[in-house]
Amino acid sequence: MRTAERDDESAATTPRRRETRARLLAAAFEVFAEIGLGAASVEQICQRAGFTRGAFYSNFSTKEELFLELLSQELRKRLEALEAAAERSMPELRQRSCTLDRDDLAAFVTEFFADFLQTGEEATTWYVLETEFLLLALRDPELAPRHVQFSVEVCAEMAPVIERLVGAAGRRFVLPIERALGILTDFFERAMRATALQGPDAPDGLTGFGRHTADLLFAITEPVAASGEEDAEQSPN
Amino acid sequence: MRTAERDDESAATTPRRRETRARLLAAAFEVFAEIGLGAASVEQICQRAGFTRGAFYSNFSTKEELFLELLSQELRKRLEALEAAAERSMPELRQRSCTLDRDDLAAFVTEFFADFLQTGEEATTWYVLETEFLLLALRDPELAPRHVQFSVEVCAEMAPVIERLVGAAGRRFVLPIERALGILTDFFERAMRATALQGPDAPDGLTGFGRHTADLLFAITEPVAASGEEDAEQSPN
DNA sequence: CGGTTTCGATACAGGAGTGTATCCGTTTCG
DNA sequence: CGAAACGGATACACTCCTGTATCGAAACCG
Repeated sequence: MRTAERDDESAATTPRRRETRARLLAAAFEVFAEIGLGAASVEQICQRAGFTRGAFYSNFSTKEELFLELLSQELRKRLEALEAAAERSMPELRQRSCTLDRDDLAAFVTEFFADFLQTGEEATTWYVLETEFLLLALRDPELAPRHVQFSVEVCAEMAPVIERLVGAAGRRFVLPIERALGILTDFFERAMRATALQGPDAPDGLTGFGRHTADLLFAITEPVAASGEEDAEQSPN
Repeated sequence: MRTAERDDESAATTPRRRETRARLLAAAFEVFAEIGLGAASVEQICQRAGFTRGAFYSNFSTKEELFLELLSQELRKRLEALEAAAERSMPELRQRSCTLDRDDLAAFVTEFFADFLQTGEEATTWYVLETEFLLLALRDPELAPRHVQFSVEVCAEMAPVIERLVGAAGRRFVLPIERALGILTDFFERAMRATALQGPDAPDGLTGFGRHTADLLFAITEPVAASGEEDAEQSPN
């Protein structure tokens, strides 16, 4: 009875099984990115992974189940990459915080995200997958709350990281962090979209994002140490 | 030879053919919205429209071709709806422009977009289709420039409308209109997403959009008649 | 070491969709 | 009115995918 074993969540899976799942997930990542969840067949995924469908149905019950698992796995990776990038750039930021003008900040943001994204390839793929998830949730009422929860979690995990970065720059938000994060992620999404559609040198791409974000940050944060230096809060781009 | 007639673009199509195309497009609109471009089969579309595949292949060569035609048709409708809504609300806006504070503007924006969107149902569907198009373009390098061009055109058509609205409110943008429109559409997309995922009363939905947009507009526009009244440009939300 | 699980491969029996070639009722127009 | 073109239906010959039932090798365990 193959189907009964799905219900023990915390079972200690054997190394072989883990490896199989991992390879299936990796293959699915590629196939979904290339042709989409709807167009991808279980067959194709297995083929790419070097398995037959037997392996698939022994590990997942549907394509969608696999997709959701893939999604949360990749999300975790991304969040860890963000935290790592923040960790890496914190010293420099703290050191330069007192002399940081608008242009410096723009350059810094650009550099930070270039670091975070590392291989633009993979970042683009992740963006495609996220969009696919949105689309799935837009259609399936069962999945909609899951997407919302997903976003909330991302926000909750990002908030302290971003706040620490802003803090390291000697500033703090003047509006609720969720709201600020909302705008930031909007900007980021726009940049990802431009990059994915028009290549890495798109006018609205990463460097544009850096400048806009810097403007935004000057507008929605204030210096925390009241040595009133920089406060030309208006006139963004 | 059925396939040869595709190349004369400006041919005067007969009423019957137009009707067939229209029904196929309408059916595709529903099917794509429900299950997605990738998952939809030509068969299903034809079935929904009450035709056989013969009719389809006599009118379109691929599913994607139909999708693109559908898209530009719907886009046109949307832009016209926007202009109509702007026309409708222009008098009231002009009349109240001198006494318009932040809350008034928020209410006005909310009301304006509620009017524009009319049936929330259809607006959501359109949002889904747009997302589908993005996803398609993200994968198909041939289509990517088309998506970009699409956005540029939308921006170009929206710009004068929005500028007239802002003008009617006695204000003008202090940054390039494309940039302002970018942020506005980001906000709008966020609201559409929240509405589509969480229903019309979502916290981040239309009313939230109204407030945020009002804050934004106060920040990125200035009164055009220099009777210096309202200029608490900071502290949004 | 031998018995048991485990887990992926294989075989099977469909189902559904594809694009094309052809057909035939309708419309059009001289 | 009748011939030609139109436009959708039908039939055909595929290809691809699905999910399940069964099998057998490898890993595990006492």
